[in-house]
Amino acid sequence: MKSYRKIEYSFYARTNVLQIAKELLGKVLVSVQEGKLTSGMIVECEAYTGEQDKAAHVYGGKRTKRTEKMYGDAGHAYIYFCYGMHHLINVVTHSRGIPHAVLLRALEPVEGIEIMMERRKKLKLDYTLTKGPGSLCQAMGIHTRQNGESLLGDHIWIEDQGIKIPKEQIECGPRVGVDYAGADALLPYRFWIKGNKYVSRRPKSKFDTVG
DNA sequence: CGACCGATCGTCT
DNA sequence: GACGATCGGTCGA
Repeated sequence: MKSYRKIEYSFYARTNVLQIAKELLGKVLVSVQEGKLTSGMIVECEAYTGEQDKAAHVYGGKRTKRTEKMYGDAGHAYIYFCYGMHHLINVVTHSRGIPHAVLLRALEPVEGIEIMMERRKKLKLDYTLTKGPGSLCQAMGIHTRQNGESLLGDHIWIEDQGIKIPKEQIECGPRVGVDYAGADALLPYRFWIKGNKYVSRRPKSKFDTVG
């Protein structure tokens, strides 16, 4: 098996979460749970820009038990339970006390596909295996018990496998499922790889462009 | 293929 | 007691 470079602390500890989100496209999320390794290339993600962001859990300085990990240091996972049945994973960025994060929304499977199919109870491989934030967590065995884990450790990390996504292949648009956020629901903070089959939904607008 | 809707439960008010 | 940063099934075109 080849050895790739694990993304280091300095990548996450930067201040521009929109830039970090764009750069995460093409990187590979790796998860080792109960000795089983699975991995997938990040093809879609969303940036959440802190306490001023009406779509973020921490809007208005809402520092609670649930959001506490978002306030922690960069390079950790913020994992929460949603809609009574799904686990969603965010990458925490910026610095302690500044709750920025990137929600991972879709992966293109790379390693451990049979393990992912088993967890997802799929008999046939199709694009729904790791499409959508809840689906990808289920496929990778990611659970709220890993909330707050370091992304520099041995269970969940992100690798640079040398895949470079050209700027013209990156599209952006409004974030999904945040209609309650008023004007902030329209901000183009969702990024995806153009045409990738694992992206969780078709673009809402043909006017989407990378700024 | 799009619109709709029920499932399901931890967290916060 | 209400409400989700969702998913998968169903229905109709």
